Amino acid sequence: MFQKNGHNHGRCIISAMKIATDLCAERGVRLTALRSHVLELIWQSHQPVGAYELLDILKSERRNAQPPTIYRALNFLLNLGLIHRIESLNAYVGCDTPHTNHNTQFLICSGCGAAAEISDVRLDKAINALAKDAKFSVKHRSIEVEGQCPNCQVS
Amino acid sequence: MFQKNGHNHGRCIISAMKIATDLCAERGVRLTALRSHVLELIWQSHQPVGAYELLDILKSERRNAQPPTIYRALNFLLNLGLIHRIESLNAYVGCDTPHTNHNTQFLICSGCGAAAEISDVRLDKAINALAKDAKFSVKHRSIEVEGQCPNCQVS
DNA sequence: CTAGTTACTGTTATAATATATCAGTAATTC
DNA sequence: GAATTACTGATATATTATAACAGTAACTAG
Ligand SMILES: [Zn+2]
Ligand SMILES: [Zn+2]
Ligand SMILES: [Zn+2]
Ligand SMILES: [Zn+2]
Repeated sequence: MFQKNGHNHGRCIISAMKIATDLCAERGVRLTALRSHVLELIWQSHQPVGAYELLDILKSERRNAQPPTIYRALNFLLNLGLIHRIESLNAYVGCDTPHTNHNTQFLICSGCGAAAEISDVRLDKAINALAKDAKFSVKHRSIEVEGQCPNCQVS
Repeated sequence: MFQKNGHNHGRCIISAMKIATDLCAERGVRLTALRSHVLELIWQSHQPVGAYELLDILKSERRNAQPPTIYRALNFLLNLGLIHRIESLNAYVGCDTPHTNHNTQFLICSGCGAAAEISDVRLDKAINALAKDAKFSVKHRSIEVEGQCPNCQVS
């Protein structure tokens, strides 16, 4: 869901980083300083962020950052489910439930740019049903709905 | 739906071109030789095709083709609904019902590359329902499901 | 039918997104 | 502590898409 106005985003970030640390420990993979930092950058907002935007920020900190630097970190985070890729935007957004097995759906606001991750069972079932009808075996779903979030709608 | 084995694709193309001609006449827009040809190229298969793939074919015919040549034609066709863009592939595929108002969903086979356009009402309703719950006003949907089509499944 | 206008195409340049490859460094294993 | 594996640095290049301006074709009005 989209965040309310009083939303304490500092908490969001701290919580996400904790979840990431724990998940990596559990999986026995290394959340290096670089990877951790990239994840933090992504979590600066609830708006999907592009790889080169991230790269620009990285470059202002460590001048040797190059595209592979950022794409490696992104791929690591994607594989763990710590972030998701929004195909229609070529952008990346944090996931706050990376430990659970979930099919994701995104509502993306063209007003403020925010993306809300949903996991709606009805939608999920509808996809399973239509796939079954088509005798299609599903591997991956990319469900991205663009429009206006409650905050951005002119009433 | 995915095409059956005996599928007569020549007919597909002819029918699609006829529909396109009619639609353009109806809308009072010009289906120029270039645009028509690009559409025909896209209809060569039921597999989404990339802009630069199309450009390469165009180049072999008229050696002055450049990226804008193809992207202009693609945008024209997209605006009329004669083709759809598959966001997760950066590729384009023909639509055989451009005259109807339809929300599209794609099943994309990672085996053969074919894309089947679906217009499932249950799925559509599920999206409307979850959008309503989120007080989100929908403008555009990108529903792309990747997996294996019936022909490509190892049984 | 011709001048004026609009729409389409040609052409060059560049932006935005992503990957390949090889070399060096840090961490883990035994 | 040497061997191995994983991570990062660095350079080059691939892929997808748009900007900008000039020339040509088609349509419109008188
Ligand atoms: Zn937050
Ligand atoms: Zn918004
Ligand atoms: Zn066909
Ligand atoms: Zn297939």
